Amino acid sequence: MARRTKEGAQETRNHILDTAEQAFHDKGVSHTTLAEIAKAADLTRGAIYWHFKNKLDLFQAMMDRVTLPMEHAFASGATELEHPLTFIRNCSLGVLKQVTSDPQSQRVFEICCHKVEYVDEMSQLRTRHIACRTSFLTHIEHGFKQAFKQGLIPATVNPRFAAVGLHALVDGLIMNWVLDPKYFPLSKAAESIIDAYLNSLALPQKTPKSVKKTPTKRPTAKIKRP
Amino acid sequence: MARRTKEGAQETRNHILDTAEQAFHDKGVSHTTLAEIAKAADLTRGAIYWHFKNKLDLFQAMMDRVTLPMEHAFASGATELEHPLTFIRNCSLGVLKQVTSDPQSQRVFEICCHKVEYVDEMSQLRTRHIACRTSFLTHIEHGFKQAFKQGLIPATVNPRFAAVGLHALVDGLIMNWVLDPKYFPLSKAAESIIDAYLNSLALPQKTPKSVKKTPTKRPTAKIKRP
DNA sequence: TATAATACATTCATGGATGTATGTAAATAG
DNA sequence: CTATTTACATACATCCATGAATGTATTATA
Repeated sequence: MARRTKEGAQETRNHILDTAEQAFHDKGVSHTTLAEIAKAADLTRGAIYWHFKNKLDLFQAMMDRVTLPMEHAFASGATELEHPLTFIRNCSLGVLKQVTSDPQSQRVFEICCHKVEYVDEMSQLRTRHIACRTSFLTHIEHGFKQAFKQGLIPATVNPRFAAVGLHALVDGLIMNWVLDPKYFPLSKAAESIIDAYLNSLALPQKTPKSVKKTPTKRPTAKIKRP
Repeated sequence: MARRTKEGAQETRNHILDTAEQAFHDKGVSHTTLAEIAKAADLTRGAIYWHFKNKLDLFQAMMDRVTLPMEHAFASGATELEHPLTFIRNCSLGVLKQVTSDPQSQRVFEICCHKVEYVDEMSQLRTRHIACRTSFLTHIEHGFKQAFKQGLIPATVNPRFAAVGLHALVDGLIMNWVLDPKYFPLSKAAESIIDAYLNSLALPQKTPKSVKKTPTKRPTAKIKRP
């Protein structure tokens, strides 16, 4: 319609991203056309092609809004080595908390899990997914190694497999929860499940020490009946 | 080309399914056209439309070849109540084993995880996925309840959450492994990871009893360094 | 052996979806 | 105040993809 100023253009861009996010969530990435997005945003395809090279570019920009802050926050906390098990716990619960508390993160994760195909151009996404996973794994594995050095876990624990298992657990929880949030109360169960997993690694033969707790409340390490 | 007999038609049908499976795996479901499948199978679209109503029907038939036997095998073993933790262990490892050992299962799981969008017509697949999960969960939860009755796990273990966690773990392992099988040796690590999880539930304060073992070899319950 | 059903192949009509090229009004720069 | 750039809208050409209609050679049936 009318011309816009620089700030208006940024608004338009964000509006396109919001609309695309919703459309991808509703109809899946490959079944959503740029025309549909444009129409839902009260624009034309011309506007989209002005701001984004093509659909892939638009998709990546939509993802960046959620994953870039996460990846950054994650990498910045990786220097925490004093309490490695606490660090690992915080990483895991942090991701789970973001997905359950932030609707936008929930939408984007659901898109990535169940509404996009990792093929052709989108295989870039696969590469990125793997890179992100490797980063997570490296940090967690390093944390477990530190925990061993500090005598927090026994030598029988393979830090690599422990990290792989923890990642699979977190990933699986997220994927299944976004598939159907009514399925189980992830925000309630997250602490119990993660702590149960971590406690299974920590010095099993001796007195079961709880993982170092954060300043926030933290009931017990073992799963409790409601 | 030429006309075929009844048995030949079944061969053709299976050949179409094999070809579709490969094509879906290579290019994703929505990016694969029936023409491509037909060409790869040395047929025409006419043949596909003869055997299948449309693409969704073809896709479901492709899935059925893998999931129906699995669902059936799973349901048939659900009567095992004598050793509930062994039953749970066998269920989990059984699925993992099938995915790692059977290439067709691996392909189909990879398609379901990363190469199809659960939207529109395919949302039937979502419903089915949820139903399958519910079935798994119900059996596992029931197993944990039995385990409690037999004094195998303490009352502090919430059987529902324990089942949810186990399912997430198995699901996460499969999903991450099919995403990149070179990522970690799932067939080697599966026992360690599953046993570690199950041991974290079993009578933690007392002597850590191992889960009942199957007749097959079974090293220790705790994760070991290689 | 005649007929009907089977198992495909071929053709056609239709409707998007994409990318690009071009048009245009407002904003900014000099 | 003019010129250029920005931020879009509009129009066009091309290319599939689908589904259905039709054609045809075999095969089973009676």
